[in-house]
Order: sequence, then structure tokens, then C-alpha cells
Amino acid sequence: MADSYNFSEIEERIAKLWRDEDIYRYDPKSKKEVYSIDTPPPTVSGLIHVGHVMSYSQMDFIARYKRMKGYNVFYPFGFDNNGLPTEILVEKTHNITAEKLGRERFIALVESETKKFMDMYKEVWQKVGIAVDWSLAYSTIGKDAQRISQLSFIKLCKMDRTYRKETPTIWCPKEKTAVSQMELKDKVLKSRFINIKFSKEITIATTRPELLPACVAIFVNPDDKKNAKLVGKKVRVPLFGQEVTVMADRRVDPEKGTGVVMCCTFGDLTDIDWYRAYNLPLKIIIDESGAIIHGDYKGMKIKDARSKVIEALKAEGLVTGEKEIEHNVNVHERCNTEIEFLVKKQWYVRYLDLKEKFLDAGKKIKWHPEFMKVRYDNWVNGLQWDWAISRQRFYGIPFPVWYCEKCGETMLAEEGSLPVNPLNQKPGKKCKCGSDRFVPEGDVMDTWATSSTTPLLNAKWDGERYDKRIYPMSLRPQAHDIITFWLFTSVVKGYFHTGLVPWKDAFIAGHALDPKGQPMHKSAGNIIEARGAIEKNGADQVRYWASVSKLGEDASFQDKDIKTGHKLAVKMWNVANFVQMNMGDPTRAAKATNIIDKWILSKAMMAVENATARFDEYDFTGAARAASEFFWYFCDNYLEFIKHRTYKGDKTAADTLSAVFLMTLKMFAPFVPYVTDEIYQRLYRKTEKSVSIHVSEWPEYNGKMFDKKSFELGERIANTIIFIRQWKHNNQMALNGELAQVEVEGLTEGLDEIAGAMNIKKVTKGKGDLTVPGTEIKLAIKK
RNA sequence: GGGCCUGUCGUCCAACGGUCAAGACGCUAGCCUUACACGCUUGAGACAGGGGUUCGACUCCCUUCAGGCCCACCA
Repeated sequence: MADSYNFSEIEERIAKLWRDEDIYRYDPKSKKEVYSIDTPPPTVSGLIHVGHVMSYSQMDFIARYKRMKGYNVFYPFGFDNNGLPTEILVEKTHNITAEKLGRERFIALVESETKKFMDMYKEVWQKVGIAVDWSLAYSTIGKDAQRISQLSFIKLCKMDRTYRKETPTIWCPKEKTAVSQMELKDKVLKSRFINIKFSKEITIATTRPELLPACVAIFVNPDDKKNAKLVGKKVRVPLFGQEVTVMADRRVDPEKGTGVVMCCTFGDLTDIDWYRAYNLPLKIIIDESGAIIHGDYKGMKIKDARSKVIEALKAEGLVTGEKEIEHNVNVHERCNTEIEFLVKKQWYVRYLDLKEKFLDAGKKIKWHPEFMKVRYDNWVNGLQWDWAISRQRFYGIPFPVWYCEKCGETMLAEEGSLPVNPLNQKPGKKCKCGSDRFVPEGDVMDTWATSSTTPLLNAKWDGERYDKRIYPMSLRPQAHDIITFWLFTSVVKGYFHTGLVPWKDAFIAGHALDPKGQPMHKSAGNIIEARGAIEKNGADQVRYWASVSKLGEDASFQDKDIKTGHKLAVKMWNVANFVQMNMGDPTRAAKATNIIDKWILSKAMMAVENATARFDEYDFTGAARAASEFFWYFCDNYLEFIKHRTYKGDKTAADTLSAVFLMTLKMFAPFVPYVTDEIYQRLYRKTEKSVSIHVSEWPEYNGKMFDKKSFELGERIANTIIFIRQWKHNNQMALNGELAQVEVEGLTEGLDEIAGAMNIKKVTKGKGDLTVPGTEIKLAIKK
């Protein structure tokens, strides 16, 4: 291998080899133990940055390690094209709305549109070298995902775990659509804070006087000395006359406004909480387009109604104060419209009674890192509402439900007919009451209702049975930000449908930060795109960066880590050159007799043992470090120590050299899969008989290659050589310069090795005055 | 407001409660040594502050300060 290291050429060639040999294929017929990974489906939103590369590389380290350890690795890939970002992406690129196109056609459009992105994603992930079986790919809007989501829902209905209830929904009056919290953003708006006199003692401050007709209660803080005495009083709402009660709640800030707040259905999210918590009456005064539907103000837009109400209040002398303020309001991120709250019927999954079960499930998962469990526990402990799984949107997986027009009975689709779209399909049978006229459910499911089924989807759950080799899955890898969503909801589904925790281990990755340590955001303009980074630096180098920071820690994208990865690859390349020139038989290494060989083999065994233990704990950083430390030491010392032997054609040195380098390559293979495989192909494929290093065996600890005495003796010899090397440096000698004589005191073996390694004419036992640090060995050195 | 994480050479990042606190990038000084100058060998350089526990603390506890994240809140 006379050519120099060229990553783009190597990576292209090796990627082709992997594709041609299909080495990541999961074999359902294999007798090997299965290691199954619940790979996170990335959101299809048109962007892959180095953060994605980091988290997918980190799980890939594990997948590759497990494969080399002899597992039958089930490592699928999913595309999340069910979410809002995908919807927005498609709407933008086609300048249409999902609503106008209709659900079926929109989903079809998404599928064809995202095909392009999926191909692009696949290409990038393949460049990164993610070792997934692409034949197991799925999409979260695909037929399987639709069927399983709907089946899960039907099963939950049959278990009496669902119910439908009117609840407030965030609503955009301009686009006349429900919006999710994700789509909200803050906007600072000027507004007027108006003090309204309700009675002699009660004056409330509000920015929304037009909501007076929807006022259902008044709140004060129970610890507010000034106002606490009002609790329990009843008062009539000015202009509109309904009687409301003053209640106590700690969420009221006594310092804000008058310290007295009105609760309307609904002005903001607190109103919703109060409405739920205190079972308040519901007064709807705004319609879907944001117009008032109440009394004299009927038909007016909110802002117009507001001025009219203020006028009327003033006319009666009830406005006792007015102040211009700036405040944060929630607006719809797409159109900047201030959002309102409407009441809609929602489907819920009832699970609040199961908190203890979910906490138990959390205990059964092995968390990596451990502290991530606390986030899960906090979330479960803090749960206050059941899981609302319906969304008033057009794009998504429909509920497989109709309602009888005559008796209102809910009619579920037949399990065998899934997936269905109730909007253009009929139940296929009559209602209990005899009617065959139905109203279809128009809502779609929350995306988590689908994402939560990925373990079931992977295990081909059919409602009863699933592939027990795959499920419960071995590993759930994901980032920490969605523990409360994806991880938790998956636990919920696993509990309901299988009674089992869906995985054994959870592997929680951190986020990538920009080189300055700032989070990467589109708006900050600091996103480092994946493809460019790979083309510029090589996939091995970017992956190496991903191995440097510990699991769960955020990591900034540092040039110097890329550089270090590059140096590592170059070093391996150059060592490979040296090994090739001195190629031996790795299988003969265990027969080594030379002390330096026995020493490096023992050291290699310790490194293997360490890297293996680290990997088994999902500490890939520790594994990589164990490999690196050993490798660089091996290069700088062992290689130099044996040159005098290899130059003479000593075969035993070549055997050890070849064996130890192979072990090192294998320890690095999960991290830098391209360069290690390229070298493997050139030097070892013929003798090892694996088509790729990635389907070869992980180095095992071999007792024949570890000998404590040889190791300790070797350490003393090595330290002596290193000391002489330093002495040469300190005495302005070239490191290969010849020394006339060294007398050694306190070490009787390996003197020939010292002489050979350091180019010393004569090494003899004797007396010395220079102490080798950390030893009792003394030397006398003569130039 | 509640919870969690993190503070170590200029920078990034390690260290079962026990050597001289490791390594990488950068910097310094030597060396073209038959794998590699994309290299080798040197040198300088750090435990955020304050309390405690301990024979002994970077490590455990409390606290202050500084970052970050999640949740809640924003009338």
C-alpha cells in the first residue's frame, strides 16, 4: 500500500463494498442472539446537521460493536414524516395547504415529496456509515405505521382506556385551524392594562375586557394580605351581569395589576388550568374565525369588541385606571396571529391511574447515563392530565372511528380493515340502533401516538402477537429532549399492549453545539450541515468527533477533534504500511517468546479488556480512549523497540506486530469504520476470511497472551529504553545516534532489547548513577 | 418558581476517596530516525469561591457564584 491516505477515495470504495456485500442485513433465521435497536426516526424537515451525525454515530458505535461481538443486530431505520415540520415543509415547497388539498391527497403528496428527502437522508446516513439494514426502513406516515397506530387506538378503546371529552384547544382564528404548542412563538405586543371596577372592594386588571361575558370566576392569591379577605365573595360582572365567585389560587401574583384576576373561558393557558382544576362553567363567546358570538357584540372581531366594551365601561364610570404595557403573547408562528382557545371534543387515553406502573417501568429500564431517569420520574410524577391524542388538523393519521348519526354511538373500524380513512370509507356494518348513517371522525392523531409505537412496529405487532426475538428491544437510543415525549409514550404503549417495558436499555445522547458552545439554530445561522462537513473532513473524522464526548453530554463541534481524528487515520495508515512490510501470522502471536512481544501482547490484552468492559456499559468514549491510548503507545514504543529485529527479518516480531495491530484496528472499527476496513481488506481479509472487519470478531481476551510477570518486566525494560531516549535528547544526540556503552544496575533481562532499540554498542550489567523514574533501575551511560 | 446537568492547563476534555492531576489542539525547544515531518522527542501550562466529612477530597456533603437543559409561569 504505497499510496497515501485519501479518505474520499477510501470511503467511496468501502461504502460500495458494504452495499455490495449487504453486511448489515438482519437475518431472521440466524441462531445468533438478537440485539435490537429502536432507532429514532429523524424528522423529515429538509436538514441534516452535524448534531444528527453525532447522535446517530453514537448509537452506531454500539450497533457495530454488538455486531462484532457476534449478535444478530436488528438495526432498522425510520423516517418521521408524520410530524408538523414535514407538513410545513411540503406546504411551503408546493405553496398549498393541507386543508385545501384534503387528507388523502396531502398524505400522498407528502409521501412522494418526502421520498426525495428520504433518498437524500439515506445517502447522507450511508456516507456517515450508519450500519443499518435499509431493508427494514419504515416511515411514520406509511401504511404500517397507520395500521399499527389505528390498531393501538382500537385496542385501547376495547380496553376501556379511551374517552372523548370537550376540552380547550389552541386555535388560530386566521387560518381556522388547531395549532399545537410547538407552533407557538412569543411576540411582544403593546396592549392596554385596564382596571375595571366590579364592586366597591373588587377591581380587576385585564388586557382582555372583551372577555367579560366569558368571565366565570375571580382569583386572588391566598397569601395576599390585601385581597385574601375577598375569597368566597360573590360579585356581578359589569355590563353582563353574571354572578361569579372569588376564589384563591397561588398562581395569582399579588404584585401584578390589582392582584385580582378574572378567569374567562378562555383568555390564556392559566384560564384553562383553572377551568379544569376548579370545574368552572364554560362560556364560549368566540367562534372559529375569532368573532364574538355573544349578545350586542355578535359578529364583531375581537379587537373591535374590545374598544366597544371599554367605551361602555367608561360610560358607566367603571374604568378606574388604564396603563400602556408591553407583554408577551402567544402567536401562531406561521401567520403571527394571536391565538385563541376554543373548546373541541378530544380523544384521551386514560392513564393517570397508572403512574406507579410507569414509575416501575422506569426502574426496569437501564438508563445510560443514569441521571436521565430522574427526568423521566419527574415527568411521570408531575402528570396532571390524561393523554390527549387527537388533533384538529388535516394532516396525520386518522382515527378509525365513525359516530352514528342517529344514536351517537361510536363505531370502531374492523381490526382487519386497517388502515382506514373514515372520511371516505364507511364502517361496513350497521349501528346497534339499526342506522347505517354515520358521521366520520375528522381528527387526526397526535404524532406521539404514532411514534410511541415504533417498538411494536419493529416487532411486527398484530394486536396480539409480536416477534419475541426483537421485542422487548435491546436498546432505545435517543436524545434527552424527548424523554417526556417519545420515551414516555412508548412506555405507555408497551405497557398497554404487551405488559412489558419496550426495551432493556435506554441510551440518551446529548446535543451538538457549534464551535463556540452555542446550540445550533436555524435562526442563529450557526448550523453546520452534515454533508459538507463529511465531504470536507471525511466521515471517519466526523465520527471520531462524536466519540470524544461522553454519552449524554452536549458536545461542541471542534475543529481540533476532527483534526485528531484525521491524525489517527493517517497514523493507522502509516502503521499499516509498516506492518505490510513486516507481515506475519497473527495466529502465531500467542506463541511469542521474546520479552518485548510478550509485554506488548499483555498490554494489548489489558486494552482489549478495558475497551470491552467500557463498551458493555455503553461508555463508547471510554472504549475509544482505551483504544487510542494503547495505539499511540504501541506506535511510539513497541514499533521502535522491534525495528532492530524486523530489519534482521525476525518473523516472531512480525507475528506479534500483525496480531496486535489487528486487535487495534478492530477496537477502532466501530468508530472509524472506513479506514479500518480499508486496511483490513488490504492486510487481513485473506487470512481472517471475513468480507469486512465489521462482520469479523471483536478481539477476545486471551489468557495465553497475558502474562503478569512478562508485563511487569516489560514495563521496566520499556521505561529504561524511554529513559535512555530522553537522555539522548537532553544530550543533543539524534535519537538513533549510537551510544558506546550503558551499564545497567537492577535489571538483568532484556539487555539485548535495550541495546537493539537504542543503538547501543554494549549493554552490560554493572553500576549506575542515573535512576530510571518509578523504578530501582540505575544506569551509567557513555556516549 | 421546581427539577436536572456542568464548572479542571489559553481551548476541548479525562481521572475506583490514595503516585508528580492524564490526553488532545495550540504554544516552546530539538530532531529530515529505512511506517509516518499529516511525524518523533522535549518544555511550560489547570482542579470557580467558601465551608464541612475523612488519616487523606478533583472525587462525597452543604453553600455561594457562573453557564446550560427540561418543566411550570407570562392576567
